[in-house]
Amino acid sequence: MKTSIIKKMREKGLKLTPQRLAIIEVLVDKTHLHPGASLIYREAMKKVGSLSLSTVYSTLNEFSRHGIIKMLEFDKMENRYEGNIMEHINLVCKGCNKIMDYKVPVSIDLKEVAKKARFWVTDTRLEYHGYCQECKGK
Amino acid sequence: MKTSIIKKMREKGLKLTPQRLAIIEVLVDKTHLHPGASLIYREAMKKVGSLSLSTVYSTLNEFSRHGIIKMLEFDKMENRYEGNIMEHINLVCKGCNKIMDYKVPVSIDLKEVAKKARFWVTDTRLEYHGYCQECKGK
DNA sequence: TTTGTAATTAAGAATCATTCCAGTTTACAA
DNA sequence: TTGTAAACTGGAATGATTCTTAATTACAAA
Repeated sequence: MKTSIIKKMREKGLKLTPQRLAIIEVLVDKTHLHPGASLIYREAMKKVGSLSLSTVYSTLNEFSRHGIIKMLEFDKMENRYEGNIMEHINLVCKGCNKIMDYKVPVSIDLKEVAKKARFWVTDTRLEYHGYCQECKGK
Repeated sequence: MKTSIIKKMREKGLKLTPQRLAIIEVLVDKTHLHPGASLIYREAMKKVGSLSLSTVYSTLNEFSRHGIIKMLEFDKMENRYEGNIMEHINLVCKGCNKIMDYKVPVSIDLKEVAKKARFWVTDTRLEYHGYCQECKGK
């Protein structure tokens, strides 16, 4: 997954810096956590001595702009990032903010949407919000 | 729709104030725009002389907490609100921020999700982001 | 109708994730 | 080795939303 991200970067003409390498490694290691910018910053900082939070943000923006990673946007909660670009539903726990992937491919044809609604889909956001096992019992 | 919102308020024991009435009316009149807090504030202000932005926020929070309206949360963009609680997909245009409803009921059984993933769904967020007809041609 | 009180409103200060800015450094192609 | 566009930095700025505290009010019960 790390190699494939780097490969995609090269394809897009993005430069590989120590900072970006560290960010990618955190993104891969902690992918199941769907980490936010601050966690990525903290962890990547341990790997490279020099890193600024602005860099983390601009890098994550750059990557998601190129479709290399996916940005999960929230309002009350820090944005989160994931390397898994396959379409799936994110289960977002309101109790602990944990995010889990739920692999039920939603089969709505994007071309059908484009045709019927005259809308060109670039990006899907499928989330179920609620409570996980642990948080269910308050 | 206005009456049904007020009815739901009464059921939940929420009080009907002039400010809330104005907010509800804007929510109903401009529902197709999926208005944000600032628009709701501006429009409702025209109806009642006295209204503060804090009130708009707390009212919208209260209503959505009780499931009377639905809050659409974004990151880069102001949150938006809708009276339509039927499950549907929101088509969000990246060009002009217009939001349209796409009435394709997604048939994923919430009970199935709860059982398989052990996750209790309270709230669904189904969005397709992209470009509408007008914004397609830049 | 009057009253009590819990709910609501108000205004501004505070928050905080994210973006912007302007200057410096660096990756990498030639 | 060098030139240059891209990337990095840290601090300031942004802006939607929440918080705080005090004043006001809807409405149920007397």
